[in-house]
Amino acid sequence: MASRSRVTIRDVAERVGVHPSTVSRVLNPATRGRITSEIVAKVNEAAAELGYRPNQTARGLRTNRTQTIGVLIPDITNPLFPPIIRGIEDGLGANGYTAILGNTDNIAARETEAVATMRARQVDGLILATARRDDPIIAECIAEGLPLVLVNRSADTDGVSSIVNDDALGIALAVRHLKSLGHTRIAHIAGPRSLSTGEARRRSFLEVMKSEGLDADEALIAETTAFSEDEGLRACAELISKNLKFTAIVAANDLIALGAYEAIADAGLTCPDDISVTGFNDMPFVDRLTPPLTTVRIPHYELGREAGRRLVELIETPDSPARATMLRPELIVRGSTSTV
Amino acid sequence: MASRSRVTIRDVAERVGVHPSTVSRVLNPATRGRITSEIVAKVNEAAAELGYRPNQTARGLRTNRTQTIGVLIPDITNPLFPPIIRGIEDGLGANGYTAILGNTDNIAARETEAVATMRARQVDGLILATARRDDPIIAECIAEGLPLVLVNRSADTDGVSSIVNDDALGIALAVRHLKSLGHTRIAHIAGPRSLSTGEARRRSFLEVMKSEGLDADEALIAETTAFSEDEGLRACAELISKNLKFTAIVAANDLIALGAYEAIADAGLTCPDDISVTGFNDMPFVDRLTPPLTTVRIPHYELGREAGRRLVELIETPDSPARATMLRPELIVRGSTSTV
DNA sequence: ACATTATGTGCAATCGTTTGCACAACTGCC
DNA sequence: GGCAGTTGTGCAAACGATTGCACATAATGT
Repeated sequence: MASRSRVTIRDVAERVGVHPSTVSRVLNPATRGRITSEIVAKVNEAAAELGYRPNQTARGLRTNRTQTIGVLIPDITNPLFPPIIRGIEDGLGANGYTAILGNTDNIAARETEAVATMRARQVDGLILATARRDDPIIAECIAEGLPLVLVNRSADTDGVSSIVNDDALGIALAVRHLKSLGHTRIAHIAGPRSLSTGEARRRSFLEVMKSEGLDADEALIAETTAFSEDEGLRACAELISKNLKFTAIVAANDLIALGAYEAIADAGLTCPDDISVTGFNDMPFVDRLTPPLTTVRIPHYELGREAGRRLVELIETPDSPARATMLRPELIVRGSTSTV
Repeated sequence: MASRSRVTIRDVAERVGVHPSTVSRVLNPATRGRITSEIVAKVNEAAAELGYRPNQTARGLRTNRTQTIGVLIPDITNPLFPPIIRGIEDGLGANGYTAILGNTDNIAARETEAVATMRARQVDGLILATARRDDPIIAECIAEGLPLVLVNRSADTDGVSSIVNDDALGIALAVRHLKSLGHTRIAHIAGPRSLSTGEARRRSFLEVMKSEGLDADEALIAETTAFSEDEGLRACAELISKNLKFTAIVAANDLIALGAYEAIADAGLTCPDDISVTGFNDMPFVDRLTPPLTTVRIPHYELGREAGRRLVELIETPDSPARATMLRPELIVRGSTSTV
């Protein structure tokens, strides 16, 4: 009914006086060479005149490739993810792919649901920013042969491509920075151990403390159940209440650090005079907090872009091997850390 | 090749011993009633056993409805948009629709490009968060009969559905608040006049100043070319340099307000002691600034959700009339405004 | 009991592209 | 000048679902 997309390959063919298949071949760069250049010119002209636009749906049905990929993220309103998504789009878009997004709020049921609708839409591949260390979706994709790239978080499974930040290095930068300021009793507010980021940062915190000759005391590690401000507040308050005489906190991410800010204020202490705090991620606006947050900057955009590119590679050359890539983070020193 | 989506309607039909069309009818709620309930049960069972999932691509080709809609936004990394997008997804998802996103960076060429790829993908409708007051895309969609909803920004054209915030009310709330604090010389840093939000806020600033009996002086309005921090800084510095003796600034949005913060500090003044500032949008984290920003809160999520719902309505009942909806904003008083 | 209307299912065309195959026409070779 | 090999194009069958139409069979009315 609607006039949209009325002009088909058949219309173009008729106007030029050739067979539709010829038009198809002209329009496909790979087969264009087989057609007389005179006809190529005519077809292109006619297509332009008629305003022909290939119908991706029909193409997808025939080729079983939709040039669409699915992206699963926990929550787009978490400022961490927009730059990743932007990167993904740019990494894909250059290759003619388009992304469809699914927010899962870290709820497993939503994740499987989202994967189901994406597969119904015949996506050519999936990018997961939601991976848990042990995630059934990963096994499913591998079993089904659906190209998959993990971004931001990795998984324990190997044989799957991932683009993540070097968590160990990031934590090392933070700890060494605090050490250089004279801190020796440093606490860590860890993220959920079910996520690679939580676990990796926690583990490398202990390792670096040890290797730097500082007190690698498990009692100085507080656990959280989510990378959230609320959890950061709760865990930090708990740490403070235990009276463990620490002078600095390495928070597993910025939101947790924000929660720590509150807990410190609630306890009548000040940051950084009483307790220095470092974050992780360098979210937008943490440079505007009081005090501005010293944090580990992750190249989010690049993470996303690489993930996009990698997925395209995986789709277009299916035998390409899985690779785990780590991008280097960078310490951004601001006002939330000071000498003891 | 890949095993994904191997099971088709035909497989289900064979297993039950009926014709594919029967299966199709069973699976479609609208036609299910015409089939014997015994067969319905068998088909459902077989579909479940085989793990049948309808191929949206094939369905889309036949029905010319892809259950996909396109969403154009300026930039997903602008914190204003994620809640809107989330709202759109929720508004659509409940109806089985999926969104594909396009970032345009407010560049007209990117917008037309994005619309083109979306139309190639046979989207059922479009949501524009990028609309300029005079936007060729709007005319194009109307001409082509493509359902369209504007969100956040409206346009001068009528006959198009839009879900926007009540800018006039928002500005009125800000101005009256400042008046109640004793301010009489109030400046406005306006957004681009090519955008409905810029123009509407500017116009209503003048109107409210007048109706409240304050100095409605055009000289107290600074223009910007973008809703950005840089432009806010530049425009505010300009205002201050003119020595116009104002004691408060109504910024056209939060980013501009942030720029104003800087300009005020650069001039050796302090907010709110020397100059009170109000923003617009209540972006995440503006409550954490120093001072916390008094601003007009827009129900972004609801804006998006309504836009999604409205678009579905437009798609499913094509004769439904265009409506312009305004949602009420709310003034959030924080520390950036004080008595004169 | 017979004509008529519902009811449930099958048949086959269709949506717009792509692509293996067939086959003319042309080229070059000896 | 006949034969093998290119080259360029057309033909038609897919891809997986939907849907108007036809047609049995069952239900209804008289």
